[in-house]
Amino acid sequence: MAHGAVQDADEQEISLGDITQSLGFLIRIAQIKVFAAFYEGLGQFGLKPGEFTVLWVIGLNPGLRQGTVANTLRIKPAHMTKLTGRLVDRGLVSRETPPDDRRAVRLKLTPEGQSFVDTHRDAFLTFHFTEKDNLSSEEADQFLLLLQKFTGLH
Amino acid sequence: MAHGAVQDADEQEISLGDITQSLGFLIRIAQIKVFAAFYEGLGQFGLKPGEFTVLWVIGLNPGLRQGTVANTLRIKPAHMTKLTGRLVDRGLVSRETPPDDRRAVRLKLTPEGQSFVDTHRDAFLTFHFTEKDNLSSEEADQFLLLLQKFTGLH
DNA sequence: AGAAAATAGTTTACGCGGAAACTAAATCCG
DNA sequence: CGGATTTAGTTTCCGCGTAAACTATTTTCT
Repeated sequence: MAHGAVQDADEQEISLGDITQSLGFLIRIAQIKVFAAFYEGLGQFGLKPGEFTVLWVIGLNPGLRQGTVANTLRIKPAHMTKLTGRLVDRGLVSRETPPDDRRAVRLKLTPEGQSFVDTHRDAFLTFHFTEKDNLSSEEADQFLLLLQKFTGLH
Repeated sequence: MAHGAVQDADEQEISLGDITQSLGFLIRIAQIKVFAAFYEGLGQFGLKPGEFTVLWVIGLNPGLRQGTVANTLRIKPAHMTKLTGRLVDRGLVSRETPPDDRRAVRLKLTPEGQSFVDTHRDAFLTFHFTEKDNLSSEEADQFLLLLQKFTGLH
């Protein structure tokens, strides 16, 4: 197929020009694809991607401040409040106001939350390694490396 | 810095564990970064990323069906209706109902739209090549290639 | 031809994520 | 100390993007 063009079922060939060189465009398409894979593989657990990630990080860092989780995962404070609320409502996470700073909120997993993470750890990790389809193992490694470098998360 | 961990200003080291290997997480962070770069570089023109892309594709394929644009750019029909409406309201795009199929909508640029694309073509293309910071030129090429392969758009 | 099914797009209703304004608590500083 | 500033989170309000239902048109099938 010609460079910068895709075929649509009942249409002539469509020229995409330089947008197929656009990181922004490609990343948006990639995200749509990854989200679809997430819901396919992990949707049964009833958590959204961001919720899963937050649960995971709280599990690794019990007692972390809500704002620190938000900063780390690039979640805005307003959204973090709601997201945390959903996890608390599901009984997976508990909030605690530390006495030394009563403005703050510290988060940890409830027993249910811990057991949820323990139970689904494998499914979660397996997902990480099957979501990379289309790419060979070496390409997937390279892709992750470049993403880490691009995002500054290494 | 240790693998799988980031430093937050007023906190202990935070463990991110395997999420730094997660395509979903990394792509979300990358998208936040690219969007920020877009608004920084192209926000002055008053169009959002998706609008810019749609305008661009219509410019390259005048008379394209609305649904074909939507399919190609992975935009849902309901959203496409609104997005097209915004471009029409700005006077950049015109809708036309072809007589041979009166259900369809064909899109093309207005003279204003064409002139907009002509005028900002360079800014748009330049953006494509400066949004890749953090990566060397070779890495950026490789990154694009992998994204194209992953998304199936080559 | 005419009913049934399919197709193109629009409308309506909703959830997610964000900006701005707000509340409460801690810190600064004169 | 006590007012001003900063910080942590929350609340309110809004826009984007989506699913589901709907309208209009075309195609299919008998």
